[in-house]
Amino acid sequence: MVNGRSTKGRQRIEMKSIKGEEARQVCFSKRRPCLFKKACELSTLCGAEVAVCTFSRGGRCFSFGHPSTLPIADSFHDEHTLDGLTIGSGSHGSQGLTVEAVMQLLNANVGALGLQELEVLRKDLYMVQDMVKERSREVLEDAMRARRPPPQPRMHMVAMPSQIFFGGQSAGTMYTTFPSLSNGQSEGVHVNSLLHGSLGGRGNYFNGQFGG
Amino acid sequence: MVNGRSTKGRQRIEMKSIKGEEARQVCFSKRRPCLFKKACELSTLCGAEVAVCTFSRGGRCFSFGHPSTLPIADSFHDEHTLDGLTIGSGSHGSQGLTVEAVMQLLNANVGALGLQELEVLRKDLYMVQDMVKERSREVLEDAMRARRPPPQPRMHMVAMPSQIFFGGQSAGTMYTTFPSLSNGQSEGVHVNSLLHGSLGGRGNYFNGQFGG
DNA sequence: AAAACTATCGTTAGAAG
DNA sequence: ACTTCTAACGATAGTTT
Repeated sequence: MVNGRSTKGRQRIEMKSIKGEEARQVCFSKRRPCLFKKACELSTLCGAEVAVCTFSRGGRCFSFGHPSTLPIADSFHDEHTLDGLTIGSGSHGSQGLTVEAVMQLLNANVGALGLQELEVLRKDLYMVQDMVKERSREVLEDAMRARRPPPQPRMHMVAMPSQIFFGGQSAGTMYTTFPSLSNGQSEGVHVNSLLHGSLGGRGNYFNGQFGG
Repeated sequence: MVNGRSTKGRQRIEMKSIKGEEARQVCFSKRRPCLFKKACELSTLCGAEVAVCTFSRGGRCFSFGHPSTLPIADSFHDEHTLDGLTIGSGSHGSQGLTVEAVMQLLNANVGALGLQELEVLRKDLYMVQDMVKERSREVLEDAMRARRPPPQPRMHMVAMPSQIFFGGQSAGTMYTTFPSLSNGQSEGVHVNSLLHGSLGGRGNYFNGQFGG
């Protein structure tokens, strides 16, 4: 009880690192969900893809993503590095990858997985199924419509990657550079909306760039 | 002027996709900076690493990150895929087949499939799923027989990637899988705090971005 | 920090320039 | 959709349970 009032209510705080370890942790616990909520609202209201990744000081990872964090993070990566971009270099199906081959690969590896991995894989498969289903529907609709609406909004903007790290340490806030904006922010064009699932991007382990 | 008041002030809005293209865009323009600000505050106040990536409907990419977006996105990726992790017969760092690779193959090919192929794939996926389920059961039984506690609670958990795109379109909200929480959120342990920049797939531009 | 509680601060829908 | 204004809404620091 503070002179008649039950609490002082919200007070203004300085925007700098909170000193007390405990207080800092409490603040993180309170603010993180709100950040995620904001992100969620943004994606819901505006139909945007939004991904938020946080690592607490203790190293715990929390993330939010709509429609899914990982692809957005990947897109972002591709956007800023374009490391595996091999468009036009005859990678069109030349790998001879058939569905059967993929299934065999999956098949061959399932035996080596642990319980948790299996469960995660199972969930993923559910998702893949949903997407395949959805894609089926799309293809069907397209076929019936017999017409193709042009979904390409803006022109492609090729940007050079400019990743300058200092072993991860940076002097103050470091900001990514695409068409770089003022502070910690950058702006660009979604690669995936242009590539349309051609096997680009990172993770081309069969092109030998990481698998070495 | 609205009966004595100059404006109606802020009104409550429904949390669903804004219909008008223009209004939606305006909302995005207003809310995105606020989201970034919140993210900035969280990192400043709590010393957390925070990355936010957004792709507007038009495919434009906006991001915020402290200390830097890309390494955080990479860490997140590693966290959720561990793409250096070779499953299957212990081929050490060779052309190792990773789960991610498999998923990406699936990914890359789904977009190119026709309707019939999609349907076949879907059925195949059902089969694989059953297989995975069955295998799950086996592993669990084995574990129980051996009186080992099967689940690792807070420890590192290997998660599968789940990036399935159809030209950037996705069906519904998709969530990442780690110690997966209810909605669009996940939680885990920072790989880098455990691995200290050991093998890490991508992103080791300068031999480990955080611990250095 | 777990929940609940407010007084207050910061955000933002809507209108107007 | 740019910038500014305003009132109302939502987030949250600080406290109590």
